Amino acid sequence: MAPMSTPRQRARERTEQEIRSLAWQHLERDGAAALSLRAIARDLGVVSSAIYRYVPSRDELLTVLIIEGYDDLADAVEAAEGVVDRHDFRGRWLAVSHAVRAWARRRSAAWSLLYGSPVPGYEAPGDRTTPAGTRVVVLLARIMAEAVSAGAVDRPVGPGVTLRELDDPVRTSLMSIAREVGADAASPEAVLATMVGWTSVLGAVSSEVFGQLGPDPLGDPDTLADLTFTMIADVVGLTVRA
Amino acid sequence: MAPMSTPRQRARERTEQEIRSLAWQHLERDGAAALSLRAIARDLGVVSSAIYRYVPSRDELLTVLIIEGYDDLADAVEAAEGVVDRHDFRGRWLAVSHAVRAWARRRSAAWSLLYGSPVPGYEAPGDRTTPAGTRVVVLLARIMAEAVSAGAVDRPVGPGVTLRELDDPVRTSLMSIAREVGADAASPEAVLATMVGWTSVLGAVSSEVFGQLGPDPLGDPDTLADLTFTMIADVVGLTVRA
DNA sequence: TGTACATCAGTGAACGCGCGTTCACTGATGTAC
DNA sequence: TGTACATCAGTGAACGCGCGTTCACTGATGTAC
Repeated sequence: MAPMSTPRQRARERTEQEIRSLAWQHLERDGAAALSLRAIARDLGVVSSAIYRYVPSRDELLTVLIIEGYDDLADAVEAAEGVVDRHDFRGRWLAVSHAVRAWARRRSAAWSLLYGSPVPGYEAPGDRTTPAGTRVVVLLARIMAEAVSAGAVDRPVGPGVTLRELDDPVRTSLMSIAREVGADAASPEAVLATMVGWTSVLGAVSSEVFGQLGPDPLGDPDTLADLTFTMIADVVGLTVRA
Repeated sequence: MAPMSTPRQRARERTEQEIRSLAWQHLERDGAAALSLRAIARDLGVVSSAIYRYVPSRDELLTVLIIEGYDDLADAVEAAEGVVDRHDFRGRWLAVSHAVRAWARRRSAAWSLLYGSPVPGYEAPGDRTTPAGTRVVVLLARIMAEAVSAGAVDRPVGPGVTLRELDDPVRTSLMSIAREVGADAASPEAVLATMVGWTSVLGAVSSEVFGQLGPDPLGDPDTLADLTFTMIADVVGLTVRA
């Protein structure tokens, strides 16, 4: 079956792609708040109003970029995680951590857009961004669920087991989250550990990408990242001897 | 001793303060990238050029606001931490965590400015912002150092003790950081734990303030925060029975 | 295969708005003798 | 205590720039008969 595409349609697709690529370049240089349709039209070599053939508004372009960003991150993460031995749950968690960091360093503007301050005056339409935006944390939850099934989670709540018993309503919320993301096998503690582990990874990566700890506290950024991710994997219960 | 202040000087100080307060209001509404001297002048009831009597440039105003923000955060944190029993190291760490979160929720625009995406086109002058910007993490490092001295740190590197021995160069970096911040008594592991714990707190707070986990995963935001901070305190080694 | 019509990409002008910063100036406040 | 001068707050106009979005339009491409 020929794809039934006219030259005009193919040209349109190429232009749409070029618009997204130019938009990412502008984001890289000037940040999301300064993303400008006029500037993109200029780079496209077209008069400013012509951009409205392709993009209904600036906010819509931002939404498209956010979804594309989440998907690109999740694709990279899934690729890295996919090659790890399925029974090496700790290895899979660590692969996700490192892949997130590598992507954030490579595409720091995209990282800012997804995980930095909200863009002022722009409200993401949750129903459209959430599916892509939760892919990574859902993957983590599934790893935890599989690890729980395999008996490979070594106390998901910290060394001192100081966490008091979780209340029933909290356990219920946690398990309904687990069901929603297809991680039914996880314990409530494992779901909680996933969320805490994930926000910890976010914090570590953002600190590095946004430069919050000053330049290179340990001389080599990879060393700190590696140690950090190791500690986070420990705290979620994916210890070495599990 | 009279403070030797003329009416003119007093008026100037009041105006400077009003400018900062108006600037924070604008930040709250429109974000840092949109901070505009003209808009502030308008609100001040003064012609746009008059603002240059008080503020040499937009970038300089941003710098002043950032320093003020860091100091306000650190003041709030120190106040909350200061009333906790000096020997309750875990309680002091948790007090810091909760105070950071409370401040971030109260002043979300300030939080974005300090810990969100960098403001495009603005480079913070590190020599001026660092002293204020490191006050909280330095406090955490000192708590850890005191806890180490008191023998109250219960394995600062995770439940499985899976962290391989730290290399000598890394140990050296960590101890030189400890010396710089007046936390000489800390072990290298404790300094590392402080950094990881701090970035984890940052991640948890930013996730909540920036809305990354969706609205209220556990029904009540305080519950998730409390559980998260508990787990982080565990991972840094400040367990309950220590 | 040829023609009539509909679709679509791109133009160019315009609306109404915003910004940071400079400059020469007026008039009030503060200081030194 | 009074006067001359210096300092400073605030004005108003201007420079040169940017933005999102709408609108009536031309001319090329695609489609149906």
